[in-house]
Amino acid sequence: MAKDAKISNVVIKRLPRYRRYLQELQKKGVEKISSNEFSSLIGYTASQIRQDLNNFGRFGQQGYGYNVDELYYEISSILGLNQKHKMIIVGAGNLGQAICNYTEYYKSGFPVEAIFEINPKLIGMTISNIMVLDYEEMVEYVEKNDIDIGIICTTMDAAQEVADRLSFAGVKGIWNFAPVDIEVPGKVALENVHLSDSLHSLAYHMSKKKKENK
Amino acid sequence: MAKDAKISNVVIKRLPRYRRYLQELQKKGVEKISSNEFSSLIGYTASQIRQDLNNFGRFGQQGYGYNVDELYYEISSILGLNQKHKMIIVGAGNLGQAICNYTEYYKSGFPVEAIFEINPKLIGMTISNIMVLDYEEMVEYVEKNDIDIGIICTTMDAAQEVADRLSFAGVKGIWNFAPVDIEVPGKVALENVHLSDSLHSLAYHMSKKKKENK
DNA sequence: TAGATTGTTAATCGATTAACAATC
DNA sequence: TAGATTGTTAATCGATTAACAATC
Repeated sequence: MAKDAKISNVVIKRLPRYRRYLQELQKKGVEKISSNEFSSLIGYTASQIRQDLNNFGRFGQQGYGYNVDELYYEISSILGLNQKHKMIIVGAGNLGQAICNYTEYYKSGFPVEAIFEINPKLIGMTISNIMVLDYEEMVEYVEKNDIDIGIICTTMDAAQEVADRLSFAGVKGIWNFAPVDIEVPGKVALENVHLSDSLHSLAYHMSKKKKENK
Repeated sequence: MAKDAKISNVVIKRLPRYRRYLQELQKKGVEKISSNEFSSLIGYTASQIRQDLNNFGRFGQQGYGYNVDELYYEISSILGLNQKHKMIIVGAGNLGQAICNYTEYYKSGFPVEAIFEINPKLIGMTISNIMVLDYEEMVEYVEKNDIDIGIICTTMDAAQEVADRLSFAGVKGIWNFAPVDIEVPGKVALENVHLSDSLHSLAYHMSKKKKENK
């Protein structure tokens, strides 16, 4: 409630990483960590760590550092991970099936409730205990079951139509795996995972290193 | 060969996006595009587009703009997409299987040659015509078959050991899907896809929008 | 209290945008 | 040639790093 400025997206993108390292520290039973120790672990400067955290509050203590458990809790809370996010997947192809299982694995608060498909051959199947339902029923399902997140695992041609329908149905966020940039209303959060873009930037770095070694 | 300064990674990350939009333009039969027209399409400023491209060469023509075909070719070339990149997947779990099929779909120069597994039950199977081989044979296979890219689809515990072995075997790049930060030698390119981080930043934006609407 | 380490302000660095001369 | 639009330099903006006073 106190601090409420617009926080840069580069900061947000670092938060899950902080959280992952704190989780590791917790596992190891580490109780406290200074920004300097954290720096040599995570690879950001101590200054940046302190700056980042101070966007959200004063979590440390002078002369002591940060309490690992507390900071982990705070970051989880900032990210909104202390509440459940019900998800559905659209598209029961290979990627949709994989995400279904993958997020099962990471089901810490992100349950997959159903998968929607347009292909009649797949409708009625179950994938790791998740029902594959008819795409036509999606809007009704989202409304009735308070679905928070729609995961788009369709072809690029279908992606925008699916996004429109998900937004209309009232999801709060869309996780897009289709290799295309989609448009969503301002009230809907959007996160893209462009796997081919990622692979292509890997290819760039590979060919650059190749040249360097010549 | 002319321009050879160190190019910022934020620029590299935009290149695959430029390429995607140029591909779309090609499909539509568009012949030329000005930085201004491109700007309103892709959402970057015209200035940024020109700056970005001029890191690599002079691809435009004053008074005309950019030739779509030519620019598409140039960017593909910069990314190293005009050569084949042989890949293997490590880990035949759900994610490995999905990536296998997915990159099949995007097989434009990135063929998956084999999948490696430690679980004897899976060894010997085929996944969309790709053999699942014994992880113990991986190093030899990479050397003999000139594999360029190793895709890590293992658990986080195994990821670093796999990365070490891939690097030793001589891959040029590693595409890491395990939810952990791995270390690689300087000569190996590394690209991470941290799906859980992506999901968590989506959760942040969702809870932020929720607060705004209150 | 003295030592350590944060929170925060100030300085630097890098990336984006604006402006315009060069040129097709 | 005149108009359009690039390539590139200069100005601005934002993000990172450095420094240090506040404080546990």
